[in-house]
Amino acid sequence: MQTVRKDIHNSQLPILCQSCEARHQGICGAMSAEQLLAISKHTRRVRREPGQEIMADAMPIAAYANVLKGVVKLTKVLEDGRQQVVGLQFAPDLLGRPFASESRVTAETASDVELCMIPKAPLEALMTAGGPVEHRIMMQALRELDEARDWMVTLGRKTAAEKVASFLYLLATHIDPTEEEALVTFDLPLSRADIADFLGLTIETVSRQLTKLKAEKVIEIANYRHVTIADLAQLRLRCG
Amino acid sequence: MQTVRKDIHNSQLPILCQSCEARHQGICGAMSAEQLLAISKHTRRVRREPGQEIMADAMPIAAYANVLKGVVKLTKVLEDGRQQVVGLQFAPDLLGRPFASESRVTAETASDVELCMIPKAPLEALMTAGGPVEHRIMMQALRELDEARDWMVTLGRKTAAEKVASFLYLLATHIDPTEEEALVTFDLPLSRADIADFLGLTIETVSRQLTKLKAEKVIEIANYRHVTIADLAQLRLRCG
DNA sequence: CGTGAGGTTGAAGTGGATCAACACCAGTGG
DNA sequence: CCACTGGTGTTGATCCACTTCAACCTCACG
Repeated sequence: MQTVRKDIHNSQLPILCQSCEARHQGICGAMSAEQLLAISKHTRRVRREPGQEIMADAMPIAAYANVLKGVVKLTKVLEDGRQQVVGLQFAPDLLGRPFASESRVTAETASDVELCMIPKAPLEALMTAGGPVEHRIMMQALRELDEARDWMVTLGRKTAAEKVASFLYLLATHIDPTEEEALVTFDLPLSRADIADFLGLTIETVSRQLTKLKAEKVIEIANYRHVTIADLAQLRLRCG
Repeated sequence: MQTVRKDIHNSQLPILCQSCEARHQGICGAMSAEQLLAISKHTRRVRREPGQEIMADAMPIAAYANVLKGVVKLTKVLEDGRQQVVGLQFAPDLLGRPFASESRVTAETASDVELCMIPKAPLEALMTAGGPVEHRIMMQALRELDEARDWMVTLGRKTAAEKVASFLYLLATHIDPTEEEALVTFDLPLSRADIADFLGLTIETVSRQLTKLKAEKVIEIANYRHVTIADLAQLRLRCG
């Protein structure tokens, strides 16, 4: 049902996970030169198209992955198929639940994504060694916890209009990791169905709220996916 | 508006935070004898009545606290007063956001609570020293993240009936930290208003769903607060 | 040019919110 | 002792925000 996987193999070459190291973000920034060199022997750079599964709920995890580019969505499903997106991962987040034998969520690429795959063993060795790597990973877990709790307020207490505004605001502030302030123009990395699953709404409601924001000149939309925030303050205001 | 605080000072005496250490749970279980002795000089055991604020959103944190008994609720509020309970902490959870200068949530006692207060500095020293203490705290953060994501599914995708059932099931499985399996009888640590804020519902809806569960012989309720799960399997089923 | 996936729009239905009345109980004070 | 009060919880009637159902649009692709 989804497009075919294409592992692009321009990936195997960089001895160091360059873009990861270059930015000095994510966990690589916490490693010493020797650690970096050691782990880089195991890492592998891969590219994924939208809609590819990276880790499955309740399946053993073979490897961690550093998000270098793009957006990965974390989802959970109920037995009857109802789905909830429980998190979005942007660069330079680390993907994979540390110290758990199996994942508790499904991770799937939402947009075109670049990953730096790191096998389980070497990274966990670095972690249990303690020091800056474990610390960095803990800081990410704590940040994700904060974000999850923020989102719980959105899910539990906001109206549909506020939810959609909050989602757009979240993207504006998170989609470009190099940018400090909110971006005013970007492509939606999620389909209407994914947005609905993130917000606890239906696709119809999401669509209606988006057209309402467009009609009221808060945003502009081109080609369904390309969004321009015309009035960021107004958007902020509508987040509730 | 709330009953007056009573810091019961049978607290100052125990040189070691006994019940904490005795159980070998929580962070104390990860400390060496020397560490335990060192930190116990700073800890203070306190008791709180329901409805007491322990940490306020956006306020500097002076101390961490280990929950020894009872339930603490973590809440967030929107500007206009809408409130969401974003987490419940049971024994032996550690309260307080590590490495943040200020809290991102409000922590309030839900039931009668016993805490082991630990000042910021000595605990953070133990953490940055690395090793088992930091690891233990990271494991708790990861567990809380898992729980937060589970709850996002409940908030985003479940019906009112399923939400209330899920809440009761959560209590049954978490309220007694010494018990392995689900408890069939317990006191609700939260008022109807708090339950509503936890589930993203109104108190009326919570009340109606509880009476419905009672009418259908899934649970029994005495004195508004005391719940007996008459049919745990049925309750489980109704969690969606 | 047909086919199908993704998105929009409209009309009708409904689950939960809102509004309102009342029950229950612990204080409190005459 | 009873009347009064306020906090908490229940129950009923009504309302509306969001869902559901259904038609249609758009566009990429074989």
